[in-house]
Amino acid sequence: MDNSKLKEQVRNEFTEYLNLHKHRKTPERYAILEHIYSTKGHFDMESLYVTMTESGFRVSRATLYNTIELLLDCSLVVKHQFGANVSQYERAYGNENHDHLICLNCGEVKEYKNGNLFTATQQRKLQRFRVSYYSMYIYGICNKCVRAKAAEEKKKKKTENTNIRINKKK
Amino acid sequence: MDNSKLKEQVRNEFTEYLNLHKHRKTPERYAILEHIYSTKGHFDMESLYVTMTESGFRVSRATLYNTIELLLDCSLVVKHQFGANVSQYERAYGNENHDHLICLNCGEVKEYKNGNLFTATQQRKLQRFRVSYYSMYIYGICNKCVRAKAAEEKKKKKTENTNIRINKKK
DNA sequence: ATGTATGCAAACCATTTGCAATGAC
DNA sequence: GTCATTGCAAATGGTTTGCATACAT
Repeated sequence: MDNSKLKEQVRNEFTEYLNLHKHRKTPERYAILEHIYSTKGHFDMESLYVTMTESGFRVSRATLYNTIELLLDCSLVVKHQFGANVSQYERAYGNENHDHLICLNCGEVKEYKNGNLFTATQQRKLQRFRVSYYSMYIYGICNKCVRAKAAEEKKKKKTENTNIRINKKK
Repeated sequence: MDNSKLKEQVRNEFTEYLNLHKHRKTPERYAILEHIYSTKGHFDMESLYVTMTESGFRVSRATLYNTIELLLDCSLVVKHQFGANVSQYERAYGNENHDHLICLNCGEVKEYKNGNLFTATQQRKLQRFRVSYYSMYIYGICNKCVRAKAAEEKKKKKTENTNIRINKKK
């Protein structure tokens, strides 16, 4: 797969999101996105900070945290908490839904490509891992929040219309 | 289902675990287990601390953290980190593997009984939830750690044998 | 020109740790 | 009696926050 094409697509999506929400298009934000989409596996904030600094782009941790929040909000990045105290993140595209084997002893996380756990091949792979329990985590927006957001948007639009009317009156 | 029977079974399992690992059988440990198996849903440390104190059993937070570690180790309790900064726990038995719908907006976690996500009924239920992404988290012991543990046990046994021989010589 | 975003340092808070006192063995 | 466990208080460390400065609009 062509990664530079993916990066461009993702950059466009981010721009669209920033525009829509009236957020500024700062160089930091694009640099962080670029960096994240140059890695494939999991990363945490510390490693992101270090690798960005090393590669010559200086950002503060505060900005990293701010920006990752935006990237989560527009679903370009996904967040995991496997049990250690640091949150892990990973890019959302070019790296689709996959499963995670998490060792309760050493904390190692192995990715596990895709889909149905219960095929023969997958079973064979799992043999080398002593499963204690599993859980499907499905992230999204609940019905209540979807409606709340819709209401908010509606209200915003109304206010904007009012403003326009006021401006016109002037 | 008979909960008092489950509690007894679980208590026995815990005793076995404590014996096997030469840990002491303190009243605190049993009270905590009892408390956890009187709840069905998720809980965090703060709520466990509060409800235990309110019900008249005073334990320190330190002991709660120590004990939950043991309960995780013997698989009587399961730990989740859904995205908030507090870890969530839940009892492992009488509450078998189920899925979780986690709202990225309000943080609410809904349990989702059992198994195959892709039946018609499940799909219908999911309609009210706007899915962003999902991930299967499979917890267990990796191959490396299984072998490491086995080696450790073996070594321990050897030492014990040596001790016995020494004792006999006396 | 305006006000959002950044960077720094301080604050926060769940969890961990150190240590004296307790109590299981 | 011994030493693991408890409880308290202090430390830790990832993440968040407050505020002055920089810069996107």
